[in-house]
Amino acid sequence: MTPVRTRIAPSPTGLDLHIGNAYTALINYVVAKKHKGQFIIRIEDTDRTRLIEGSEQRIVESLTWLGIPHDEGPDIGGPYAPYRQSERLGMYKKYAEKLVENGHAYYCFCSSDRLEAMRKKQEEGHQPPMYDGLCKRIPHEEAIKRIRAGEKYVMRLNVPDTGTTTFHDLIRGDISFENKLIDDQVILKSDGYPTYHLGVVVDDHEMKISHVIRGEEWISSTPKHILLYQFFGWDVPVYAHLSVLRNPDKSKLSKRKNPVWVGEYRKRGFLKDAMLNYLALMAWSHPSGKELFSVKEMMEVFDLSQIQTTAPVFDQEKLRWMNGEYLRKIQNSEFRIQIYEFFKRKYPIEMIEKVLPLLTERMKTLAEFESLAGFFFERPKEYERPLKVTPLKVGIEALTESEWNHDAMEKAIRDASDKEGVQAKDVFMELRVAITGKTVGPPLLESLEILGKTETLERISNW
RNA sequence: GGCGCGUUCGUCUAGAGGCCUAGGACGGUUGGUUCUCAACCAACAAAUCACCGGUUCGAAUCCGGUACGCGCUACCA
Repeated sequence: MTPVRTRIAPSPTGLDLHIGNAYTALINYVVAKKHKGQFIIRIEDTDRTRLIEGSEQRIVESLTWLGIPHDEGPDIGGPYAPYRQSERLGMYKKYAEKLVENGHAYYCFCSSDRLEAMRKKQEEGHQPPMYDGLCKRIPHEEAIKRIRAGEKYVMRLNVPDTGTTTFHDLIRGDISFENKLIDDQVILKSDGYPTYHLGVVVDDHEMKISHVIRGEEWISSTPKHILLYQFFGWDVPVYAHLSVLRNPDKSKLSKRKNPVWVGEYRKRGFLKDAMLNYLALMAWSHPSGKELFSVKEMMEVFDLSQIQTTAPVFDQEKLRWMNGEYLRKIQNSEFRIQIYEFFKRKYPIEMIEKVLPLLTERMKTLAEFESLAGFFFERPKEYERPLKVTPLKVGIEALTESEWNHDAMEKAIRDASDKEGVQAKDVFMELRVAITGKTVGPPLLESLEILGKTETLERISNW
């Protein structure tokens, strides 16, 4: 059996790893590792106009943060290096020329103006916008002459105009396209870079990729890739097109409507295990029906053919719930380090340690620590609402007299409330607002134990 | 417009002809617990399985059509 090798092929054209890419990466990784194979990162940086500085590093970094390690890639190399398409240019040109030799590709000298005019005309005539094949009729010798003379050119795929091209998709079954509707796609651009189509096919073959698992937006261009494999005489890999993640309005997940960068979620205090678990639930479910599971558990039972074909909506709300579940699962010792690092060591770790037990079941993200526990570190600058002085006075008096432990304080407050004829819960609430500035937060008495009598009384002494 | 892919509670999904008066999870509502908020427990609401037709003794499940959504239609990926 041929070894299983999968890959993700991101373009460094975004600020970070897109959540959709993270999803694709997860599935690719799981498939590879389930079969003891390799997972590879290949950077498809052939669009020089859209490159973003630092994008590649952040993509790799985010993947590492998520805990999806790669066996080969631009940063660590591997047996099929380089893993950056911009460093493999010679190869594409060589292969494209081979295609020309066999009549499966041709040189094209059309200007973008002509192409534009052509498309406009086609559109007006309700014709599908496709290259009209003008340069296909240029004799080979003449084309060579023009190139030698320094004329700019691209190479186009010579798609047969009869027949159909079919491929099998592991998730969706057989999919066919009529050749006459497939465009003579540019495969090598005038700047010498390949387009995606040539790039993927050549590299996937060269890198011995066994399974091409990518987003469904590629279904329409897959027949071009199949044709390329056929023209080169290469074996076609296994295809599986994953559903794309969507915004709540069902459009393709986009930064306009959702945070889409992995780093963004990290910054908001999401845990990588929760992210991975949630992503795993997109278009797939654990056979046992459980919702909370690790990547390792997923690997044991995962089967590509069980993936749903419907494009799922990425639901922030459920992710938050799941993150809360994971937060409560992690050990306190690790939790406090996470908080410590998350807030860039802004809060002393000893204090975090003391306070954390009161907060674990109240937090859904690491970031929420601040709004929930900020008062431990800083006196309130403002109050969420005006205070009711009567019950507050009762509370202050009770606390002033009380010994500083939970039971004593509780008894003091309840006794004083009874005596003064006010509701104990009102007293608790006014004390809470006066001391923390907020109406919601961790249990009051436990918090006061940590805060200490001196600090507490100082906060309320002005009333 | 053309081509392609899809369509089960608001959302993620279970479901592979009888086990489905369609199950679970998130979210929602109500109640319990409680010093607030959570957490926890209990309960409830929520899908005429997009629609129409066909196959079958029987269809969410198979077939056909329609509608709707999404994707692609670049010297972007």
